[in-house]
Amino acid sequence: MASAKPATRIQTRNRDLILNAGLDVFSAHGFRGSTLDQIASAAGLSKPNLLYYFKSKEEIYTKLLARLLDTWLDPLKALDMDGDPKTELMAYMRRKLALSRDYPRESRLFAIEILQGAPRIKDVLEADLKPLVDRYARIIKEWSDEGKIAQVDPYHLIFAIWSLTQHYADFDVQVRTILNEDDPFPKAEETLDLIFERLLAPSS
Amino acid sequence: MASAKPATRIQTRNRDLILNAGLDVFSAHGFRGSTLDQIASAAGLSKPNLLYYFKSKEEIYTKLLARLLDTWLDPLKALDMDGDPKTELMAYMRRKLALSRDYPRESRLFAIEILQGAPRIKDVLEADLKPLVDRYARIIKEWSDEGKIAQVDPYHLIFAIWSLTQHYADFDVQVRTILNEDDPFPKAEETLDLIFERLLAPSS
DNA sequence: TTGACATTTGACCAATCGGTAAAATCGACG
DNA sequence: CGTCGATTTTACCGATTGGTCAAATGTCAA
Repeated sequence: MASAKPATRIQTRNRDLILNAGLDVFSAHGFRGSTLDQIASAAGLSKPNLLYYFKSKEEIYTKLLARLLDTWLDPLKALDMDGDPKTELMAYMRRKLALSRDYPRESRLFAIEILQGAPRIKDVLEADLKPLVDRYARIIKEWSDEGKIAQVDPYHLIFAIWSLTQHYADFDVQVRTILNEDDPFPKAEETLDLIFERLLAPSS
Repeated sequence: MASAKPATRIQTRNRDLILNAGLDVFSAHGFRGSTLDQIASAAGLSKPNLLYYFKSKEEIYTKLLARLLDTWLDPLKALDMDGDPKTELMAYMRRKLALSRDYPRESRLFAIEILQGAPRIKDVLEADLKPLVDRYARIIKEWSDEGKIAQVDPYHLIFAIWSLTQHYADFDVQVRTILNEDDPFPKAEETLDLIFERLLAPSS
C-alpha cells in the first residue's frame, strides 16, 4: 500500500538516533515518565524534528517494543531440540544472562511494560510468545519424561531462567548497592551454573 | 517537635483509604505515570481533599515506600541463625513467595522504583538494606564454609531467592498469559522447593 | 546556478497536572 | 441549640506536556 520510498542516509541516521535516545529515556522512566523533550535532547534534535520522523511519542515506544521482542525471543528459538537436553538448557540460560549484560536497557523496558500490565503488548504475548513457549515447553517435558533431565514443570523452569537472568539487568541498582563490585556478572554466571547444573540433573 | 495530635477516626480512615488507593495506582503506573486525580477517584475523595491529608503526591508515594520496606525485610529478619540452615533458607524462600502472592502491589511498586534507578530509596537501600543483607550473608557463608549447605555465593543465593519469588508478582501478566491457570502459585512453590532442595544440599 | 524536495526550527496551542485559597459544610461537645 | 474546629468543595493558577504549523534552511541533481 505505502509507496516504498528509498530512505535517505539522513533519515536512517536520525531514526536510529531517536530510537537509541528513546531506549535510554523510556527504559529509565517508563512511557508516561518520559517526555519528548528528554528524548529530543538525548538525541540531539529538536522536538518538532522528532515528530518529523515519528508521528507520535507512542510510535517511538511501540517501535522499540517491537524491535526488543525479536531480540528477546531469539535465544529461545536457538534452542536445539535434537541436542543434549542439559547442555541446551544451560546454553539457553547463558544466552539470556548475556542478553541481560549486553542489553540491560531492553530488559528494563520490557520489565516496565510487563509490570504495568503490558497494555501495549498483551496481544503480542498472547499471539507470539505463548505459542513459542508452548512449543519449547513440550520439548522440555519430553526430555523430562524420558528421564534426560529432572522432573520439573517446563513452564516454571522457563520462568526460573527468565527471572534469574533478567534480575541482574532489571534490579541492577539494588545488586550494585549490595555488592560493591563493578561487574556482578562473572559471579552471577557461576551461581546460575550451579543452580541449573543441580536442578537439571536427572534424579537417580 | 511536632505536637502529637490525637488523630480522629475520620483521619485514620481517610489516610488509610488514600494509601490503599495510592498503592493501587502507583503500583500500576509508577510515580510519574500516576495522577492525583486517579488516586483521589480511587479513594473516593476529591483531589484537594487528598492534599488535606498528604501535603503532596510525593508524600503519599514516600509513605508507601517506607511502609513497604518494613514488610519486605521482615522475612529476612525472621531468619534464625541457630536453626537448621537448609530449613531456615527454605522457610525464608517460602515466606518471600507468600509475600508475592499476598502483596503483589507492594512487590510491583518496589520493582518499579528499583527499575527506574531507585531515586527515592537509594540511600535507604545503602543505609538499611545493605547492612542487613551483609549480616545474613555472613551467616550463610559460615553455613556454607562448615559444609552445612552447598558452596554457593551467599549474596547471589539471596538474589536468586528474591528474583524467583518476586517474579510471580512482578511479571504476573506474563505468567498468566503463558499459563492458563487461575493460580500459578502452587506449582511455583513446588518448583522453587525443588530448585532450592537441590541447590542447598551439601556436595558429597 | 537553480529549482524541487527534504529537513529543521521557532512560535504557538489546548489539555493535563500538581497544588492553592477561600468559602461552605460537617460534627462533636458544652 | 450554638459554636468552634475539622473536613470538604468550588474555583482557580502556573507549569509542563504532546503535538501543530508555517516559515526558514539545507541538499542534491540537472
